[in-house]
Amino acid sequence: MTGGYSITELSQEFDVTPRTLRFYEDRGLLAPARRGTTRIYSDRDYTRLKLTLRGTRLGFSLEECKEIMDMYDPSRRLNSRQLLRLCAKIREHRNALLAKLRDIEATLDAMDEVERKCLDTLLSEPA
Amino acid sequence: MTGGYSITELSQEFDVTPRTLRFYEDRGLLAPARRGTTRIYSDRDYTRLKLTLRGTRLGFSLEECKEIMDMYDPSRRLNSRQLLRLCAKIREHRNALLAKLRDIEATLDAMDEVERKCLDTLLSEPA
DNA sequence: TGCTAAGTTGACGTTAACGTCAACTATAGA
DNA sequence: TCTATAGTTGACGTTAACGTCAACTTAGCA
Repeated sequence: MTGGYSITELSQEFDVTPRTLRFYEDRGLLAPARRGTTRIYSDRDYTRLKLTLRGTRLGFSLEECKEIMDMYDPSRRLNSRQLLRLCAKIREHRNALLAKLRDIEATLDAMDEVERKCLDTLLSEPA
Repeated sequence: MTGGYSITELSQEFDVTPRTLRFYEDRGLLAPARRGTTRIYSDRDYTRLKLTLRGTRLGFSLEECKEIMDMYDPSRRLNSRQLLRLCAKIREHRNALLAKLRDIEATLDAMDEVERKCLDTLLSEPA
């Protein structure tokens, strides 16, 4: 336990604005406790925020991030049917990620080639 | 040479709407020739579209895609200063891609663990 | 207890990336 | 030559993901 984070603490930690954290709460991605009216973010909020930002960096929508995190949530007890559905979802998400991975590798390869040509030209040129 | 693609041919090939292609042209990503008023897309347009879609899938903006493609354009002759700038840009983009790659790997690892727990629970349960 | 800094809730604004008409125009085949 | 089909140009609409006030309220501390 950390005693919780204030909204500015958490926003500075992840380099986002407080507005973003309130917006994420509005969309159901975060669910901070309250002391009076003031928000107190838990470790759970911390990791959900981390996952959310990781997801958006990869081009997933907030809605998709929420869906994934809600399914993966370890605090929920799932029955067999739900567990099977979760496994299916995982495969789906994994495939999406692997597709992105291939996109990245293709781009990296292309960049390597451009760089090589670039250096070749530089080295074969007069000073 | 392929003789060029019509707007619907190209849009169907990549599963986007004609509107998207016109929009990309407006933003300087594509530059189709014209027969009368009708657009004719070249192989260059084809590959620029492919790269654009690949970029957006990875979360890059159209502006970033354009910047990268314009720099990498092999039809331009660059002097040493420009070549060095290009090399620097390549390193920059490569770092961005490697960061995304790490994000993906972290997510894949997390998903593997959830799946493992998921299967464990399923297998240890009564029918 | 009074003040400053931090936090809160609306409400409206903004930007990117298209979608969706509407109103023409051009082109190819019968 | 006529007509159906594909294409064109505006212009306005939409959605996601926040930004930006404004107007209060709260909380810690000298």
